[in-house]
Amino acid sequence: MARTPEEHDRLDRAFAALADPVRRAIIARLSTGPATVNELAEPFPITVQAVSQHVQVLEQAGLVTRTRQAQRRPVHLDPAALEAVTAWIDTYRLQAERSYRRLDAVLEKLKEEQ
Amino acid sequence: MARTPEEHDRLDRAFAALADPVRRAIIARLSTGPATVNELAEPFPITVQAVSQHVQVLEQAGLVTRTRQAQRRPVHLDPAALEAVTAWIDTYRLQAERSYRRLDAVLEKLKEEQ
DNA sequence: CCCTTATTCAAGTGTTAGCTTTATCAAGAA
DNA sequence: TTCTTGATAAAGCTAACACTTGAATAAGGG
Repeated sequence: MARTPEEHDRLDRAFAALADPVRRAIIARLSTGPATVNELAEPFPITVQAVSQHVQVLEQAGLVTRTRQAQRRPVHLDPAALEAVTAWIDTYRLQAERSYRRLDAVLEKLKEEQ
Repeated sequence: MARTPEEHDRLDRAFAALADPVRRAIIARLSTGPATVNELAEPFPITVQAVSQHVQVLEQAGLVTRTRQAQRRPVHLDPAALEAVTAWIDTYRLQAERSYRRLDAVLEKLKEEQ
């Protein structure tokens, strides 16, 4: 559970990146395979520049990486970065579920004792 | 995988709610058990009012619920809402991992054929 | 009834995020 | 080289967000 400052920063940026619906749609698209900025921009009613900015945010968060093919720069989704986010959430979700089970057990016991 | 508009809205708000580090800290605290707004505010260098606003954001997102005990209004974490978030992420994470495995398989095959 | 505690509402401020337009850069193709 | 395509940089606008202060509400306790 120990995280370095850099990893903490990445996780912070990852959560912030996922807050935007356009970026989540980009992630959904990339889950089926790499795509260029122009391809990613196609379904959206915003400019290619705006999508490029979104991709940069995702890149800073470590959620996507980029390669180079001539003048194209395909964007790839990084599943490991997504896993870091779910790992954070699961930590506290599971903790909460354990708390609830303990409470249920206590209530059950009180009930029996009456 | 079909989601109603209300559920979609909730998920949207949940992602937005998780973007703020203070709200994530509140979630972490609540994973160990319910707490009042005043208790939640204690570790933070911000006003109680600000924390109250954060809790309202979490409530709108369905991430927490509230009960009433005299003048106190304890906040409870809802693990199911957290699970909805991880479910969304896992959908695309797993899809991406499958894509990578397919690509690896293709590359392996090409290698063998040479 | 006042008085305290817990919380929220309302209004205002400063900062940031998402978007646009315009211009620039990078890498081939003609 | 010039032309085209793909992408980024820079600058500016606007709306949303996190936060504050000050006032209001709700529920008991003395």
